[in-house]
Amino acid sequence: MANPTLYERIYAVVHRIPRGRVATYGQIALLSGMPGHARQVGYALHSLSASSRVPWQRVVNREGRISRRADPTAEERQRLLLEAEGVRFDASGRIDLAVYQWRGPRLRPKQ
DNA sequence: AAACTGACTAATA
DNA sequence: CTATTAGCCAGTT
Repeated sequence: MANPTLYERIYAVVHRIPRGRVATYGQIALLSGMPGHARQVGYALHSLSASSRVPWQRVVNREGRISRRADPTAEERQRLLLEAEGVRFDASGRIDLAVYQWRGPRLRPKQ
């Protein structure tokens, strides 16, 4: 990575998501001081090593769904990790963000 | 240098 | 509900 500090800011925010809660990519971007750069959050998480202790599984997209990626098995792994933390998915594989989204400092007011 | 890619999101149609 | 478009910008070719 050409800019480690950028990723470290993202990782630091992700690390603050409590167990059993989730956050969105856009939310992480905002809290990392780079509003509107949700894609970069996904990119940063993608570059994590398997041995990393960053709770990457707690980041989902705005719909409360697990985002698609190259390796489809990772999607299932993420869901299992979240369910093990107590996060429930509905029949369509969606998380109720009104219940499980992490209310971090200065989250933009919903609705 | 230039084109391409992507673990995103919001706005339309 | 699905599909398309545009905005986004660090990495990779």
